[in-house]
Amino acid sequence: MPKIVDRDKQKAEILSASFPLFASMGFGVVGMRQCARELGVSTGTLYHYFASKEVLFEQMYLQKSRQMVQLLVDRIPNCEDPEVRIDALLGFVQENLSDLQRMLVMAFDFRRNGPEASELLNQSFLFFRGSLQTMLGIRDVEEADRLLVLVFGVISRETLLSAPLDLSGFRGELQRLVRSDFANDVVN
Amino acid sequence: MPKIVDRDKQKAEILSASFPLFASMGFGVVGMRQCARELGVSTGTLYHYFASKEVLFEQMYLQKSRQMVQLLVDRIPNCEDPEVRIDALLGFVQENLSDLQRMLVMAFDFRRNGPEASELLNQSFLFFRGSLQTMLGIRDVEEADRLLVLVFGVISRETLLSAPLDLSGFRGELQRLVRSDFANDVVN
Amino acid sequence: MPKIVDRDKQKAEILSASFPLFASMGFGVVGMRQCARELGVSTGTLYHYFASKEVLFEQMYLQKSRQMVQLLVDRIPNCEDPEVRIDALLGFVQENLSDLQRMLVMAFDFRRNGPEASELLNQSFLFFRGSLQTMLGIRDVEEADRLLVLVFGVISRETLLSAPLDLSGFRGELQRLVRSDFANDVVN
Amino acid sequence: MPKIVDRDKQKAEILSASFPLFASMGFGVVGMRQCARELGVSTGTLYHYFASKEVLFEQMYLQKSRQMVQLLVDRIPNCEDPEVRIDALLGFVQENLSDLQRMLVMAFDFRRNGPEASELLNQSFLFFRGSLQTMLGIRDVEEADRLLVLVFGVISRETLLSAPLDLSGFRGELQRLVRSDFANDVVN
DNA sequence: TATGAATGAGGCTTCATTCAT
DNA sequence: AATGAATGAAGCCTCATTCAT
Repeated sequence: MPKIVDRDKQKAEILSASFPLFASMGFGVVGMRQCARELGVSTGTLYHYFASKEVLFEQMYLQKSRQMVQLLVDRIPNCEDPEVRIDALLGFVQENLSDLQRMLVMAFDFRRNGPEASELLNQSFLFFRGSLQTMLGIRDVEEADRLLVLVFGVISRETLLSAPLDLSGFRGELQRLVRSDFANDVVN
Repeated sequence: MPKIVDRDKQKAEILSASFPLFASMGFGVVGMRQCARELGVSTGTLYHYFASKEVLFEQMYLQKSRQMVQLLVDRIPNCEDPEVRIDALLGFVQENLSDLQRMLVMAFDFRRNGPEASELLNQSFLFFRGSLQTMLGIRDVEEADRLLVLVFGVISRETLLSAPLDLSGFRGELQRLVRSDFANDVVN
Repeated sequence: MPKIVDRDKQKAEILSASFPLFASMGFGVVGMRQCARELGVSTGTLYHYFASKEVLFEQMYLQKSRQMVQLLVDRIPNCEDPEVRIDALLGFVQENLSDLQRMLVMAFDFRRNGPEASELLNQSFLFFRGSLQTMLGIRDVEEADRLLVLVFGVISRETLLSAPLDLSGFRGELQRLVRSDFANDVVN
Repeated sequence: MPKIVDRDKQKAEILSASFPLFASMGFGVVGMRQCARELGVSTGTLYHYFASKEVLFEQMYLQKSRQMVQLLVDRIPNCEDPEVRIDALLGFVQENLSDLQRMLVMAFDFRRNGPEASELLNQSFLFFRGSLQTMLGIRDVEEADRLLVLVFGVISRETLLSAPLDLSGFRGELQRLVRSDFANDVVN
C-alpha cells in the first residue's frame, strides 16, 4: 500500500505555486533550491514530480496558458452583439493585465529553451488567436492577426511604461476590425 | 587624452560584441566567462571596464537602444507628407525586425534588475514615444501611445508566432492615427 | 514457515539480480534507485530486506562468493591424479573468467567498506585457499599461497590487458607446485 | 601581466596530492569537494586545471603510472646477471608494495570509465610488460606475460589476504622464466 | 509485505568576482 | 591596461534513506 497522494493534484499545486516565481524572476534566474524553499518542499520532491527545471517550467507555462484561455472563454458572453464581446475582451485584458504581462514575459523566456519550445509557443498562440477569432466572430485570419498584435502591444506597452494606458481608445479600432470582417461576410 | 579615446573605444566594442550574446541567451544565462571568451579578452579585462555583469548589460542595452533610435531618426525622411513617413516607419520596423525583437526581449530582461531599471526603461520608452510623435507629426499623446502599442505588438507577434505578419495591413490604421491627429490639430 | 521460505527466496533473488550491477559499475556508482528499478521492485522493498546499501552489497558478495567456491568444488573430479585436477582448475578459471573478474573487482570494492570488510575478505580467501589446497592435494600452505597468487594474477592480467592469455603455459608451473608438495610429503 | 604561476607544476602537485585519496577511497566515492578540501584548494581551482573529475583521475593515474615505471627502471641494475635483476625486481615489488596495490586498485576503478579507459590501461600495461621484458632480458612475449601474471598475482594476494606473503618463494619460478628464455635464445 | 512520496545532504560543475602580477 | 589564477557560493540534479499507508 503506497502512501496515498494525488499525484496530479500535487503536480498542479507545484505548478501553480511556481508561476509567480518564474514570472517575476525569469527562468534563468530562478534556482531549483530557491523554488523548492518558496514552495515549502524539498528539491528532491521537485525532481520527484518533474524530470528537470526545464520540464517544470514548461508544464507550468502550459498550465497557466490553458487557464488564461479558459478565463477568457468564460468571460466572453453569449450575446451576439460584437460590441458587447469587444468590451468583454477589453475588460478581460484590463482585469488580468498583471497575469497577461507575466505570461508574455515568460513566453519570451520560454522561447530561449530551443526550437521545440518555439514551436510549442507557436502552437499555443495559434490556438489563442483561433479562440479570439471564434469568440469575436472574425472570419479573416489577417484581421485576427491584427487583433493579436493589439493585445500583445497593449500588454507590452503596459509592461514597459509606467504611465497607465487608456484601453478605451482601442474600442474604435476593434469595432472597425469586426465590422470590416462583417462586411466581408456580407459580401461573401 | 588618447588613452581616454582608446578606453571608450574598447568599452564600445565590448558593448557591441556582447549584444548578440545577451539578446539570444538572456541576462541570466550569459556568463562573464563566456562573454570574455567570445570577445577575445579575459574576464579581468571585462571587470576592468565594467564594475559588474549588471553594469555591462545595462550599458550595452542603453547603447543599443540609442543606436536604434538614431537609426529610426535617420530613416524618417524630411518629407512632410505623413504617408511617406508612415511608410518609412513600416520599412524601418520590417528591416530591423530582428534587432527590434532582441531589444524587446532584453528590455523585459532588463526590467528584472529592479525598480531603477524599470524607471530607466520608462524614461527610455517615453523618449522613444516622443521621437515617434515628433517624426510622424502626431500631436495627441494618446495617439502616440496607440502607435507605440502597434509597434510593440508587431514585434511581439513576430517573435512568438512563426508565420510572418503582413505589415501592410497596418498602413490604414496608421494613416487613421495621423489623420485623426491632424483633424484634432485643425479643430484646435 | 512458508513465509520464511518466500522471504529467503526473495532475498536470494534480489542478491542474484544485483550482482551484475555492482560488478560492472562498482559499489560507489550503483544507486539503490537504479538497483530497485532493475530488479522491478521499489526502493522500499529493498530496504525491507536489507538494512542498507552496504548490507545488500555485502550479502550479495558473500552469496556469489560461496556460489563460486561451490562451482569450483563441483568442477574438481574425484580422480586422484593431480594432473587431472590441475586441468580441472584451469578449465574452471577459463570457463568462469568473466565472473571471477567481477568477483575480484568487487572484492577490491568491498575492502573499502572498512576493517571488518577486510577481515571478512581475509577469512573468505583463507577458506578459498584451503579449498584449493585440499582439492589439489597440496600440503604446504606456502605452495597453496603461490597457487592463489597464480589464480589472482591470471584474473588480474585478463582484466587489465585486452590480448587473451594462454592459460596452458601455467600447466607446467602448477604441476611443479603439486609435485614439489608431493615430494615434501614423501620426505616427511 | 598575469599572475605568475607555473601551470604545469601546479597541475602536477594537484595530481600527486590527489593520488592517496583516489587510491584509498576509489574514484566513485571521492568527491571533488572533499578532494579540494584535502588538497587545500577550492573546487573552482580544481576545475581551473582539470576539465572534470574524470580527467583529473585519468591524468593522476597516468602520472603515477609513469612514476612507478621510472622507479622500477632506476631500481634495476646494469648488471647483466639475470639473477641480480630478478632480485632487484622482487625488491622493487616488496619496497613499493603499498603503492603497487593502490595502482592496481585504481586500475580496476579506471577501467569502469569506459572503453577508452580500458584501451588506455591496455597500452599502459603493454608498456609495463615491455619494460619488464627488456629489463630482465626476456625474449618470449608469453614468458613476459607469465611474469606479469606473477606480479599482478602477488599484489592482489597481498591486498586481499592479511597474512604476509613470502616473496622469496618466487625466485625459483622467476629464474626458470628467464632461463627458459635464455635457452630459447640459445636454440635460436 | 510492499509502495513510492518525501527529505536534505551531497554529487559534479559553473558562477560572478577579486587580485597579484 | 590586462591577465588568468583563485575563491566559495550556488547552479542542477541524484543520493541513500525514512515512513505513512
